[in-house]
Amino acid sequence: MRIATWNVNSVRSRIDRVEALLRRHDIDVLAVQETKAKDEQFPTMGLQALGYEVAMVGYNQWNGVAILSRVGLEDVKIGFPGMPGFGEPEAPEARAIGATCGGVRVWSLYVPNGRKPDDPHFHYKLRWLEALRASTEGWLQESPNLPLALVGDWNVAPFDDDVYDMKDFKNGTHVTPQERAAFFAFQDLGLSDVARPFTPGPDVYTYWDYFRKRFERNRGLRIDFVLGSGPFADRVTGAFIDTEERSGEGASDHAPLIVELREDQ
DNA sequence: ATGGTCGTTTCACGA
Repeated sequence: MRIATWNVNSVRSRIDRVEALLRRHDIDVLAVQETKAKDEQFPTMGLQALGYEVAMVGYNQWNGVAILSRVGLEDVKIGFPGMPGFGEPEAPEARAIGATCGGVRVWSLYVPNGRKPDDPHFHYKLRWLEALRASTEGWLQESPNLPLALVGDWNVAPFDDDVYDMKDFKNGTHVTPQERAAFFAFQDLGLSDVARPFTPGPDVYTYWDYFRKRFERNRGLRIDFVLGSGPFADRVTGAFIDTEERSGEGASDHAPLIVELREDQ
């Protein structure tokens, strides 16, 4: 079973690349972020023709997440209790959608960017991550044996090696102690970065800014992660970043991350 | 400190 995550940066402008990715890598479940599409705008027809069910949520040009699955799509949830604004109109801000696919609980996450460390959005980001942590703790207690994966664009670079040059982030987000602590709190719950052992650094990234030929110079960030619970991590047999997907005309600024799971025994 | 390039509900803003 192959589970992948990709910040697609507009699913409408890149649906051909999405479908090609699914075919190229034989992906069973794809978590998508930054769809920038309302539900009625989501290009589902070709995906359904390929055998995928689609669960999505989005309402504006910045956010929007989805899960595409050809191994079942059950118990879909939009957002999570405790998330800032949960339950208000448009409040999930289309940043989190969860579903059980082929016996695995998958959450597609688009963690708030934070903008600047002194911006209100930065505090919103920290509150959002803490709310996710608290919800995750509850999910693990309720279903300790259900493989759980929190996947997506975390907008946090946990280690200095995950940033092309720390000097460029002196007053920036993604690398602050608060963000890193919020990220590592998921490790304390027993989740782990299941892809890193198969994609060792340094200079291994999942995102490269469109500016200044950052991809061509491999000046990127590692901010997309698959964090798996114990029962999930135990089944991981491999992982890779499809760096090639970031190249050429019409690429997203993120590369897909693909994880291979052994079948349940 | 600023800029560079994308995508969108575009001559503005978020990433």
